[in-house]
Amino acid sequence: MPELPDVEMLRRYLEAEALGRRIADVEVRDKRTLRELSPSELAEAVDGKPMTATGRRGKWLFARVGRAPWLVMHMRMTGTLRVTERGEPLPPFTRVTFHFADGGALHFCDQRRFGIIGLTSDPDVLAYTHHLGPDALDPRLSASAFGDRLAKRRGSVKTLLLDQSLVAGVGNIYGDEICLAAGISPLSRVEDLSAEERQSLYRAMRSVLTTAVQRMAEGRSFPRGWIIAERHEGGVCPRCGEPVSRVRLRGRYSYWCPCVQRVV
DNA sequence: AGCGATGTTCGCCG
DNA sequence: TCGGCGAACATCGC
Repeated sequence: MPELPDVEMLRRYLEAEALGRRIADVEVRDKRTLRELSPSELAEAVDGKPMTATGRRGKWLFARVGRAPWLVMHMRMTGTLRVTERGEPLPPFTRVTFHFADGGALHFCDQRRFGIIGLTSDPDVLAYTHHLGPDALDPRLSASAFGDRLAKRRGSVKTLLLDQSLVAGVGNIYGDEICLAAGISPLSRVEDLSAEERQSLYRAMRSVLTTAVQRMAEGRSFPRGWIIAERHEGGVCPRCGEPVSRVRLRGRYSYWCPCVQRVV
């Protein structure tokens, strides 16, 4: 589920289905989801308050309750949200349920239980404590600002794209798509990139993520020419038809095409 | 049985 | 101090 485009879909879902609804009480079915926060602290912060705003930074999702604080959610690998109305059955893997006063409910569902629910006084505070860089689609993040941030770092391009302190929101899947769109191998070292190449990486990042959001993060509607559907054994490059290469980086696989992507 | 999966964090090593 | 790497977290499916 959870890279920037997917989390943006969840934010819109929250905005459409939960905004303005008053939370009557919270049901914590799995305490681990709250980490160090206790169920009573969560209840005290949200009970009786309406959801008044939504937000997102990178892969972090926010929902303001009343005037404060903000509910903070991270989906990690398998987290998702479901809003149900009175009488509907409980969705699978529901870890925490926010019951609305009108009989509906918002469920935080997470098979693998890596996901997190917390509280913060302000999304910027959360971003600071978690060392989050600017959101990858933040309009204020210009090509030159991105290039400057990148120029201060060393390491493989893919590793840097996934580093949430550089920019927040890119994960392993879209990271490969961005590298293909930029025509740069995921193994290239950022310290070897020219200023022009740093700019193509920026343009690729914005274009891939913007397109994914426009297509509702639905893989089926992604453009022909994208590599995401070919990230598997036997996959072929959508541009040249050659088999895709697979390389292990920091314990996870990157898929790329040596014909189309230059090793800098 | 073993491995891999959309994420993050922590410890160790150079 | 930074970057690379592997493990850990929990669970399911091939």
